Amino acid sequence: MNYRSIKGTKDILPSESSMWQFAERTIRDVFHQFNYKEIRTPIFESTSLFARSIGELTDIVGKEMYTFQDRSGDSITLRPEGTASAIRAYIQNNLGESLPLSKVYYIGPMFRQERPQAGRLRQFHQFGAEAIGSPTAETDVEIIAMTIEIYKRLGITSYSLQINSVGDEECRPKYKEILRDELRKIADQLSTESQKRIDQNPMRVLDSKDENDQKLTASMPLITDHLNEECSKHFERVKALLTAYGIPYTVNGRLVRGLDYYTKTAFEITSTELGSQDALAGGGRYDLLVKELGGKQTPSVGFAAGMERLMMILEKKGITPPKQNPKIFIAAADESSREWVLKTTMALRTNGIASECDLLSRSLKSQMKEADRQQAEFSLVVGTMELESGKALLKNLTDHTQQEISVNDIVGFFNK
RNA sequence: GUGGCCAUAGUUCAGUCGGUUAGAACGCCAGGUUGUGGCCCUGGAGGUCGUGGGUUCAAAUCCCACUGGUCACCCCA
Repeated sequence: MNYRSIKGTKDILPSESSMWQFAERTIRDVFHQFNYKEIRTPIFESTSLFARSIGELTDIVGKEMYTFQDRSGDSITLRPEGTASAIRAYIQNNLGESLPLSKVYYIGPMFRQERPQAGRLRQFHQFGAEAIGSPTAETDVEIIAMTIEIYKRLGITSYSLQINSVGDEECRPKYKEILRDELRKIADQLSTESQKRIDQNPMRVLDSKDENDQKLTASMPLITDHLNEECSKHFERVKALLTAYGIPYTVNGRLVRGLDYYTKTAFEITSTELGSQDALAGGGRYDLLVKELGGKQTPSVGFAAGMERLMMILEKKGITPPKQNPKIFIAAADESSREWVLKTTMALRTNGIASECDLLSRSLKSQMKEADRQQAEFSLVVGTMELESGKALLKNLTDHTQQEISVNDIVGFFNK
């Protein structure tokens, strides 16, 4: 085998694509019902856009981006997530000037150069949405409710929602200092990873998977106890609305998102049906990002979710997409009838009826086998005899019944 | 980036203590008295045993390296 797809990339084969289309269709339906409109941005942007928005110190920017120089020497990066591009487009196209609130969604490939494992690829696919221009808790909850609705709509029940508030530019720095002081007292007992984070991102230490770290930090102060009045009120409102909407959640004061731009609400949806990479979706509020990227102060909320992880669950649950099988397979009983079969198949197709016939000059038996393999609903055998009499037997391949139909009005028969 | 496990037909796998023509199932192709699929029967095609070294009279089998896959860590969707 000479060529293989690049490590961490995968082909979505014809046998799988109908499942993807089924999921994508459902996702788009939900987005449209919540009145979010699609935004399609380029899959590469200036490296600095991502560095600025996601955060220089995050793992994504620090070691996972696909970055290269184009021929003019500009530094280009394949998008590692969708929000930065959406916000860039929002600012560049002055979307905020014509509407107070922009509700957009996206769906497409993202790129991160990590070691592949279950539920993690280097080219993977995300869908997500952004509500740009609203400070209200109602908007946070709309985003969360919409995310949940997508999974419900797809028949997935094995998920749980965790929420937190990560504060704002006023209360978070204060809390971080308090936490840092606490962490420094036990720094020598923490894992090396956590020790490194004390200075740069102390809240990550609380989110550590290391059991010993968890024990050591069990009684540490949580951000939820150090929110200022505005953040606290916002958080209470989010919780009250979730309850009002009947959406179960748990508050996890240790939840931190991997991107720097989040403020106030952060949430994550995890599934027990996945492996170690169990996050189905994550999101939250980012009130400072638009301004950070050169726009006006524009409070916003959004989320992103992984397609591959969703597909893993759909497959595991045995959820099957609608079949894309032909309505009818027309078989030629002899050589002289082949041209008629081709013409008629073509006529059915151009009249909106999915149909198939043999292109390989195969025997009648092989053609029938093919009709079966394609799971065609009907088969029709046509030879000189049928063309002379104008009548042929239409066979229902599911219940094995047959009926005589007029050969010259097949299109009419299926279109009625 | 680090570590564990794995690599034999298209696919899933078997292959004894190293031993001579490397097997099965499914899939694919062709037939089963000359015009009807699914089940069944018969036959057929299809493998540099991941690659390169080494040990040996002899390697799919033992050893080493590399490549790829996979799972986990890290991190995240």
